[in-house]
Amino acid sequence: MKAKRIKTRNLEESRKVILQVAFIEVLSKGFQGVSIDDIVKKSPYTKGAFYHHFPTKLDLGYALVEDVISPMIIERWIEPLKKYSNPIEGILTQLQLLIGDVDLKMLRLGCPLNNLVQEMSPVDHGFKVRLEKALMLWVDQMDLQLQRGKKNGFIKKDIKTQTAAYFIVMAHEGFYGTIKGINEKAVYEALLTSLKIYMKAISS
Amino acid sequence: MKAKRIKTRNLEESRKVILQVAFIEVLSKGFQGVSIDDIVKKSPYTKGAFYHHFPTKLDLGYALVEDVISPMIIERWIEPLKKYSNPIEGILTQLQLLIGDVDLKMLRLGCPLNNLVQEMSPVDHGFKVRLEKALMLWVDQMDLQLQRGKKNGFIKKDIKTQTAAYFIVMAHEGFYGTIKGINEKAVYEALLTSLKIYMKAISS
DNA sequence: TTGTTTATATACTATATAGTATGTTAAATT
DNA sequence: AATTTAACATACTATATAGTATATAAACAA
Repeated sequence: MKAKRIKTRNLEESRKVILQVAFIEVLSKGFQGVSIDDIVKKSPYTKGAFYHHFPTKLDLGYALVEDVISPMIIERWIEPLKKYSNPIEGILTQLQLLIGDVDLKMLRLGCPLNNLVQEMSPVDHGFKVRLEKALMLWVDQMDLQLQRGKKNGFIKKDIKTQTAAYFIVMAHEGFYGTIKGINEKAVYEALLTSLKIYMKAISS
Repeated sequence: MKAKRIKTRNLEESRKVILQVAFIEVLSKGFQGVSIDDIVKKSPYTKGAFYHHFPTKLDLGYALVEDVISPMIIERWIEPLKKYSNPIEGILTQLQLLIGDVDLKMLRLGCPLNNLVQEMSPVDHGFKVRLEKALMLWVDQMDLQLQRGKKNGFIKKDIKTQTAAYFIVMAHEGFYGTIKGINEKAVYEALLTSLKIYMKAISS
């Protein structure tokens, strides 16, 4: 069978490509630190294409939160937990996989969500509402997983799963924030060791 | 006795005033988000005075880290602990005082140090080294306090105080990061409740 | 008192950057 | 096949902003 005809013009495709380029650029330079020209230069398209997709720079930022970062959180930090009857096991495993085993050079860039929260939440309301929604998605989904673990008898009855969910997400963000400032393995070890102590204390 | 002659020109004084104005502006808009003109407009001086003190915008940023933020950390998060024979008590008290009792409107601006780390560490090397130094000052001083607590018998022998110090600072940063995104009391309550669980687990 | 230094002011410049106007051609529609 | 639509390209504009050149006068030294 002949290879599927590759369209030289493809709205969905080019949008994805631009978003992907922008994601990397914003991750490394911050939203305000990156220019449209930067993004265009690193993508196979030109300014015309960019503005065909995104009426303003802010619209690009919003799309990054909604279409790139939010799904990524679910995929990386929530979905994998569903394989474990004890979600706490899953959380510690993902921590090792997504942080412990990752090169410090990568971690130095921080967490895409946390970066944007810090930079843009106080500055632009459109960002604020979308970032809050993304964070709450993370917290809520984490909460659901912990509830499941509680039902399965892995978490003490008197522990509020929502409180624990907030704290776990907070610890993630705290780690990503700190590793950007102190780029050393010791930071990860402190996170893992201490979170294990906390996890053990809430486990039954 | 006559009031001390007030000089209309005073290098130290004007520098302090400019730094204070810049501190607030940067806290609310970010370093890249604030312009020299913004700062000058909100201060009683003009651009000439500004550039007399700070050759470049980066120099202003560096001065903020070294001369404003670092002392503030010591003063707010370390010095108060010295009054307590059990530093863990002190930490929880300061948490209540400096976060729990503070208006959410203020907390929304985040932590001055954390904000700059997130925004500037990956972007500018001069910032990076100064921010790392400030963070390590915090961690090291926290470590010293915990060591004291350990000697006084409040912390388990098998707990590494440095690991705990990293984690406590990380939790602070995580809180400040999260509260910027989710501006709700529940976030603080989760921090306090969960840190208490952790603190209890490392206490003897 | 006079001269020098320096803290502060004013007016200007060069550049980066978000956004626009308009053109071009691949692909869909008829 | 002819026509229309829209995915992209190119060239331009307006503005914000870091930084500079130059002027002025308060404080200080002699």
